Amino acid sequence: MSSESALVRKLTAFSKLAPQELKCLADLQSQPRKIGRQTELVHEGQSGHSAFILQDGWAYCYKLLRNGRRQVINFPLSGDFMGLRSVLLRTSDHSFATLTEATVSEVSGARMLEAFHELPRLGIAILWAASRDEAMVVEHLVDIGRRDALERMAHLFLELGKRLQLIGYPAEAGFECPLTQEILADALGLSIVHVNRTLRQLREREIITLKSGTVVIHDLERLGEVAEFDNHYLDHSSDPE
Amino acid sequence: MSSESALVRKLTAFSKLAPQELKCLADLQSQPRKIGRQTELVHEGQSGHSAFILQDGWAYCYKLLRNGRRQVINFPLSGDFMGLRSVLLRTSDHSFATLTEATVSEVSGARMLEAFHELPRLGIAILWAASRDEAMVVEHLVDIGRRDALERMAHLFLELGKRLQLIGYPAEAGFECPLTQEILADALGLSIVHVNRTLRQLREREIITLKSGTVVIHDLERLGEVAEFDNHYLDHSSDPE
DNA sequence: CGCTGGTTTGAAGGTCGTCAAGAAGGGTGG
DNA sequence: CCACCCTTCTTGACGACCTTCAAACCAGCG
Repeated sequence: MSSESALVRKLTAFSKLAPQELKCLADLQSQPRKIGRQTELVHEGQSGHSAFILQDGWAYCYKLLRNGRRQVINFPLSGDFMGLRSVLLRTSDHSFATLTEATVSEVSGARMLEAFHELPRLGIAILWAASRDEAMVVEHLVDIGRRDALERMAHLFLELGKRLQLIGYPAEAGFECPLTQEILADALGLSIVHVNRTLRQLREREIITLKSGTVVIHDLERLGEVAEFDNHYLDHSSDPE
Repeated sequence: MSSESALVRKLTAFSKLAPQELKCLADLQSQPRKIGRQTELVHEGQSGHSAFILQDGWAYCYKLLRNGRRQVINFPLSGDFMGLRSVLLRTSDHSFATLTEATVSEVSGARMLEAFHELPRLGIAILWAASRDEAMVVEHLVDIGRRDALERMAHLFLELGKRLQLIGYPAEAGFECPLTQEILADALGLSIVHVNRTLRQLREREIITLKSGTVVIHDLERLGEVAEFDNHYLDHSSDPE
């Protein structure tokens, strides 16, 4: 068992955790489970389900519309919760599924609430992390509502890169990224064809290249300019105490 | 002092509150303050700010881009928190302002966290409410990403109507709604001109009419069809205990 | 009565979606 | 090792939705 899970590393950025709190976290993550690729964990509308902590691999949260359209809400990375919010609501407001093979820890809703009661300080830390995720969804909303395809795409890759770096992956010059153009389209509110055209633009302008599951960043500075990136919504490393 | 604030009414839908918890809520809302129209309460990037409980009037949460573009995140109504999430993050990830005259209760971040520590059950209830708000933001994201102008507009008005009903306003046949076409545009990710055309469509199809600050619903059923409305993300009235 | 903020409308153009079809990979089985 | 399949990617043509620009209109208000 690794003494430092991705989740623990993330939460310690918020506040130093007491031994008891660390033990509780270890407990919640004691039974990691391997999940195959393209597997749905929770379906929208499902009730009484668990929350999941993603340990490794790629996943995505999404909603489906009647006519088959799909919107991807976000891409959780190692150490991120999935369905935490839905534990409080009676039913899940969205679905989530794995993209690649992944390992996750399942935490029942009841167990989750119990932990919140017993260790409120830990609860606050987890909610701090959840707040950051929420801020990302808001940023995503702005992206889709008020930025064009090129800006959106640039923003997504920049954000993914930064987040990967925050959890310890060296992503300065590029990173592995198993997102197909189809799922990119559903994340960015575009058509597959237009995603393709936009990626070509980014490639031709020598900003980034996405090829066979790998993003290569050619020009980080221009990427940031195109994306109008403002990373203060990701970077809250301060300890408020 | 009204014995039943909008917030209290909302939270009791989640679970029965103990006298101590009710007292704390009354305490948090003991100093309501009147704010003029078009007044910014918190600006994006501001730190060390408070959370606000909206008691009355209309407000909106938004983000600004460098080139002046704006995206409205949501419209809080009576009993809703503003900036609750930002209390946990070091700085606010978005701005919010009043639209009409409004009365709000300001709660300092420290006081808020204190209340969470002292009365965790109350904290959970507040977070339940926050989760519902978050689900609305997600729905908004889907709206902008995967629905066309007519569907988005229909969805927004239907959602506002339902929410107003949930807090006790009779909005079945219509409701007061001080949203200008400009702010509708920024909420829906459209241009002002297109908002105008879309409203005309809704009017000509005799679905809804927005005129001089009032929405009149002509055909609720067709409104729901156009919006593909699925209200289970608003309607979590169950008591989990 | 003129100003201001909001609404309405037309015309022109751009971004993006749809349709369609071919190319390129990656995996499987013969 | 190659043939075959399937998924994913790529590209062109065309059209729709939506934006921008511009101007007129309307209502409230000093």
